[in-house]
Amino acid sequence: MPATSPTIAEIARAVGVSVPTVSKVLNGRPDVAETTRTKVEAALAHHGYRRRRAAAPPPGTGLIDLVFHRIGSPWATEIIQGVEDAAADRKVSVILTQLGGAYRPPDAWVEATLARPPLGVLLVSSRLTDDQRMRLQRRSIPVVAIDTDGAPPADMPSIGSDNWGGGLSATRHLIALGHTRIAAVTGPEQLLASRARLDGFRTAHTEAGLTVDPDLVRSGNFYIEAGYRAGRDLLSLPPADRPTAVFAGSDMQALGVVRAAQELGITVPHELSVVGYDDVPVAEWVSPALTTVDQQLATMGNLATTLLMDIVEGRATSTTRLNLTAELVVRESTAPPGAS
Amino acid sequence: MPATSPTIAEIARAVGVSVPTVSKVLNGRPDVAETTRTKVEAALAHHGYRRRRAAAPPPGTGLIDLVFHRIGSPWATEIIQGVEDAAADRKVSVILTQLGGAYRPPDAWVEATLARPPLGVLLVSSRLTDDQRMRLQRRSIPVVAIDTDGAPPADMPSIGSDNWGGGLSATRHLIALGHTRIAAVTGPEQLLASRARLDGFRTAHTEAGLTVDPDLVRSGNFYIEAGYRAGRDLLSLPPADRPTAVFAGSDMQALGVVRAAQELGITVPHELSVVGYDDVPVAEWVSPALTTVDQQLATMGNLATTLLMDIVEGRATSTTRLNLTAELVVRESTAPPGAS
DNA sequence: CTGAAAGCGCTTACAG
DNA sequence: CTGAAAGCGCTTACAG
Repeated sequence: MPATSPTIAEIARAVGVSVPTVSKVLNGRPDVAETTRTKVEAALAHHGYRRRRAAAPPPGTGLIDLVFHRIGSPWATEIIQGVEDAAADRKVSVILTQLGGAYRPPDAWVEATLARPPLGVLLVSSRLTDDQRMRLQRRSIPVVAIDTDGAPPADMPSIGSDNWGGGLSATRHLIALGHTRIAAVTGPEQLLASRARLDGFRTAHTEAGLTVDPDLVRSGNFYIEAGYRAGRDLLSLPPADRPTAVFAGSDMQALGVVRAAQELGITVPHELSVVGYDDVPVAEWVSPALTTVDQQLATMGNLATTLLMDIVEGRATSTTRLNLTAELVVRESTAPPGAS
Repeated sequence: MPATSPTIAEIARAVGVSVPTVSKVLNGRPDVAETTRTKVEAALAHHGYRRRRAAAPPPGTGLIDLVFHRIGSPWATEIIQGVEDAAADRKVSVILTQLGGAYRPPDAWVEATLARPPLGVLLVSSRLTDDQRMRLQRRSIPVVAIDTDGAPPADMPSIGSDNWGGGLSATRHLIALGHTRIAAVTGPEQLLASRARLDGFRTAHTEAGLTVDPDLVRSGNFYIEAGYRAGRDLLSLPPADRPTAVFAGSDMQALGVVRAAQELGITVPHELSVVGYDDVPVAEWVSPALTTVDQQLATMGNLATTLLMDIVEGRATSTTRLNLTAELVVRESTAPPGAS
């Protein structure tokens, strides 16, 4: 197979027909003799023909780019679901990209995107440089941020989440149950989302006249292992210092904490209450079912896609920045301290 | 904003420059005066310019289509991960499509695909009609099946899974533990994968001199709720008829069964052993950690992508159809019957 | 059914 | 830096 694919002119020459005839076969026009069509198709397949120039894209074949720093978590899956559903409604296709854990796309991503180009970009928990934004803007490619971290650039349309409120209501719930030694396992410290939730956690303590023991605040990434390690750590403290409840940064972290408790013979929720974050589908079905904070991740994906397509299609969009509320969902993993 | 986007000729006329100048700005060429560039960019943005004809695609900006009947399960997420990783290595982007639960793409999907067109298609657990295959073939768009169901068309390259072997080793494990009343909760009955695993389940019984009670074989979809319903059903049988072990069709089903057991006060694994299928990441972390069958889903996605790109790039591919083995992973959800 | 001719939306040298 | 001219890889009427 040659390095460069042939043009229709070369195919036409090889078969002994004219360029328009090859074009007709390529486009499935009916006015070609069956024998001619067969010969042309054979030559197209044999020479490995590929279009070098796309025709005007028919309506309904648009692309949008959905960019994650990392996929694979139920958290990402929820957002993907929301985006796919909205995209299917709008008849656009979704290119899914992950940045291998980085929170900033490399310039090579911008190159590839401009070469594509998509109708628009959905950027999940990631940042662009000013230069990258400018280059997309020049080519009229709008960007909408899906950002549970809560601080995309001021002039970028975005869908976010009320992290502070989520931290507040989760902690209020634990305090209302009677807990006074409550640990927090947060996401990465550099994320504003982690700080916002921790601030809500602190405020809930303050309003109840409680103080937060700094030794009970741990951080890590959002995956199960980090929750497991923090859980082992916290639950290995001397009994008097040990927390009676943990507010985790994700449902996956919460599962890690539950796992650690189980290994140490500490029962949830009787001897330890655990609150997760995200309300991923599995949270409802594990044992005990997780009390958690529903961030409405699928709705975020859905709204972001709708907002992006509204911008692409030039529809009036009054609200281009909004935060969804985070609602506490009480299940079985929380109870009064020392309950039985 | 007009319904159709302008051509560069119209932009040129609007700004009062020539067509080549607009072309240079669009392509980021340096030989344009800054004031001219600024004016042209403003006009491009203002008129909402979009390319109507793509240039020759630069190397390294290819697309592949990844088609699922339904995403959102950890099962799909594992495959997506494998595909994304391999695609990133090959510098191709992935368009993720779900068919809304259908196992055959509509003709509209073929239209959209031909209009794109991608370098190739990865089809997960889905089928094309002969006509659909032909139309893709005509345009030199290869298709590789990722098919845990095990029976793609004979001439389609595919990556599959040894379902029969998976069913056999899961059931042998339960029998070796001493179980004699073992239930099976399978996936949808029409899937060959379900039948292959059930055949392995039966053969394991036969070789041990046991018979399968048809009343202990249930089917449903692969999601948690189906496992939960089957579990409630099976565990509500009179104690003498009740199974002491369940072989589930997916880890999600297994979680549903565990949940049902827990609600009925039946402890796992002491009073009921449960084997899952897939070995999704969460299986290791739930309590009890699931004994399950590892299908190597991420590896399937990875190999399928590599195979597809080998075909696209005309590399010699000796093996175009292969099945990965399914390995039993023993954890905590299985034990001898009546153990304590 | 076929293909010469005209046209489309660009891009590429290259003269000024 | 700019743009007239030529060219690219197609597609679209339309005459035969």
